[in-house]
Amino acid sequence: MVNTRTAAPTSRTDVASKTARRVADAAVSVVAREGFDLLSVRSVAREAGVSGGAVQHHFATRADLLLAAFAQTVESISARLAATELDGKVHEVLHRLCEQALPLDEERRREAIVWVTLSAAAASHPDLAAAHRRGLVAFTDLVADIIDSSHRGGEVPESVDPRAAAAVLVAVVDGLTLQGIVEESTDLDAVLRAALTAVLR
Amino acid sequence: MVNTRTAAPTSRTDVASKTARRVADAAVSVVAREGFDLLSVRSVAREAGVSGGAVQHHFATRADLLLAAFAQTVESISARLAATELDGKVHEVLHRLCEQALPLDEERRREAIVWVTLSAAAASHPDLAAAHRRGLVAFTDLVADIIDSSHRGGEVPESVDPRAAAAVLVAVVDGLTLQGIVEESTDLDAVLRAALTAVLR
Amino acid sequence: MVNTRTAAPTSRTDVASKTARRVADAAVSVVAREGFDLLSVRSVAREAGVSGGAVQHHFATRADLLLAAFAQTVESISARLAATELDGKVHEVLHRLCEQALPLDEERRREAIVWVTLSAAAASHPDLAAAHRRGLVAFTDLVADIIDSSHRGGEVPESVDPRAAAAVLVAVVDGLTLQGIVEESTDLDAVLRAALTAVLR
Amino acid sequence: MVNTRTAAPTSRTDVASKTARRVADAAVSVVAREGFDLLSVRSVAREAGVSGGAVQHHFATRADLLLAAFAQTVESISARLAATELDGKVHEVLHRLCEQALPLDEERRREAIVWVTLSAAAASHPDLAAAHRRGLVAFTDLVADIIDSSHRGGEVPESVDPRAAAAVLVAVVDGLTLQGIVEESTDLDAVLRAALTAVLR
DNA sequence: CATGAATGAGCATTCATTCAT
DNA sequence: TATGAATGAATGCTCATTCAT
Repeated sequence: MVNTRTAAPTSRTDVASKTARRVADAAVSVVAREGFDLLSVRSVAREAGVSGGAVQHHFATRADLLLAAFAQTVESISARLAATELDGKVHEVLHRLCEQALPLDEERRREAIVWVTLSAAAASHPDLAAAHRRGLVAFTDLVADIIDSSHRGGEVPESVDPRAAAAVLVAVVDGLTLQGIVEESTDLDAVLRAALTAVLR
Repeated sequence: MVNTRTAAPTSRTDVASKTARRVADAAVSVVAREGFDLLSVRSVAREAGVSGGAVQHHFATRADLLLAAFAQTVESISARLAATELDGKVHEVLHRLCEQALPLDEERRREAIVWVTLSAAAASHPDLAAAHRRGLVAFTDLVADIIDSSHRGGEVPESVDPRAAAAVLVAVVDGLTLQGIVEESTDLDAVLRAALTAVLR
Repeated sequence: MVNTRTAAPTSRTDVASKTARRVADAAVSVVAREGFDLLSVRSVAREAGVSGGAVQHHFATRADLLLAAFAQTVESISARLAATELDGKVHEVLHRLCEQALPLDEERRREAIVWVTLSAAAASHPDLAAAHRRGLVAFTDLVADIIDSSHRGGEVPESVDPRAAAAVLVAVVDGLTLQGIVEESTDLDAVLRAALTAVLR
Repeated sequence: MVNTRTAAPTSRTDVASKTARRVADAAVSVVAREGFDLLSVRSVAREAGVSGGAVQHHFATRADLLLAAFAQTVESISARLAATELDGKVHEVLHRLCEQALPLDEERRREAIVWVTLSAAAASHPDLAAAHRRGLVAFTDLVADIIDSSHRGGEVPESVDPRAAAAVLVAVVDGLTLQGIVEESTDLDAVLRAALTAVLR
């Protein structure tokens, strides 16, 4: 999101070399596919098709690698949220928005797994918490803003507190994300719709 | 819960030897305190105060150890839910119930971390998914039953579908769990109350 | 051979318990099927269908187990040699005899593998050399005796030295054994016949 | 032999780094001196005077290490055979040749032990069989060629089939190798001479 | 005789990291 | 920038062995 919107044709540090980007992508893939504990300098190097030394050239430690994978995932989800069409009825807009974060296709599933993994890891590795918070706040703010705006159109009763409602909705999305990555058959959409109905009333 | 019901008050070998139990407990502690990837046969042995060989005598592989830690956590949370007082107003009962699963004190925080970690790991290790599902289903069923019962008392409008409402509430609890283990300052209780109000209306 | 010939109906130590026998057999099977280095107290226990402790009850150390496997194999081959019909033309008798030691069916193949393995191991574990020597001497003596006897019948020229010829024949059998266990397709019989023809002339 | 012919006098990286060669040599030494089952990544590293990691850098698994030790031994024996002087009387030439493979000094004894060990191991690890076959075929072909050539000089009667005679001789050499590594006192030379006499007649 | 718990040492293997190129 | 060699410290796991039952 940051990059795509701010990028001059070829800004200086931009993507910190194409290789670095490729390596970070590979890290995301490894975490999503094989799990947190199988992420290693070696496995990422293999996935990215570069030498082990090359990975270390860009990310000195395994922790750096993890952080990069997480940051990139958060950024990627945020970008998708920011790109969502905001015109239309609140209910539909919020539905469209929340869907962006749920594991409803392969790409979103990859990101969802990394997101939950990040949360679990952040509990014991506080250095990761900042990336988590950034994503959480961005999402909550966006939802609250939308609800707030809808007050003016009379679409949502004044009795609905934007921040409280946003917090509930974001919790639902996080909960469904957590459930969805484990149980692929869960009907995430149905629960999301029920939550929207309950919250916006 | 399972054990206490199926066994005589104090059966002889009880839960597969005292050491096995102690080791599984230690595994939970290690995951909660140091994270998923620092759980090793050795770290658990150290935590449990037994030899590495003893750990392996009871849990042949690291995967077995993980599964045991997860199963024990799920069982522990379920036991706390099952022990919750169910008399009173629905709103309060459900509040009391959901609180049991949120990271509101050290013990629940430990369990919450393991729960989220389990979910993340289950995404790439399907053998763990069963433990997750067991916990999820038990919780959802309990919540749905409570809402269903409250229909008869007229406490909750008939328009509220027990299973749908339960799904939303459980998602909120899972989401708050995920957020709560990362960000200790989050006001989980407020969001839970808001969700209850919205859902039971 | 020793046991079958010397056995009183039920001598005292005889087979040192049925379990011991079964364990030694299992050891032979493991070496033959999975190789020397996969023989362990555990693998043998698994193969024999008894507990690890039971194996150790009869064979205190892994070395004992190896020795037992080897001794039993040597004894088994010797028994087969001793049971061979010795009437007929020298050429045919010796052919019949040598065949007993070659890996021409599954049982003999098992024994052959153990025999070669024993030889290789004996090179660095002199404790095993005695078992090897016992088998080698028994075989050589038998062959030499047969050739010697045939001198009296004029079947074999006096110029053929029984012990020298026996040594060559036994070497051929050992060499074919070594080749036969690796390369199942080798025509061991043809080479054996060629050797007999050359040596008895 | 292979290397020296295919490379420029002193190519840059030569035989896959000097360390790799040193490690493979060390592996041969360990197998010869301490036996198959005491070959470990660690023991080889100690013998070669490098770190355990260095060994694994060049030979990823223990199996690779074994294969390298075996291949190197086969190559080494083949090189010695190929370097043998082929002029002179058949009997003497073949005697000289066969001697190269028998454990008549320390170096040949080392190689002989590895050769027999290889054969035993190849019975249960078919990946090793190729190395065995390579050595066996090279030796047999060489012997058969020599006998064939001697037909033209009338030195050996036409009735002697080169391939059959070669097979018998090679079997004798293999058998004597097997016996010689166990029983150092065996008079290998006498048996070899007797075999040559019998076969070339 | 036999079992299963427990120990501690050993194994192959993978790892993060450093360094020379 | 990137590679590959090398290190040394983990890791999971198997092992022989001891001991109480």
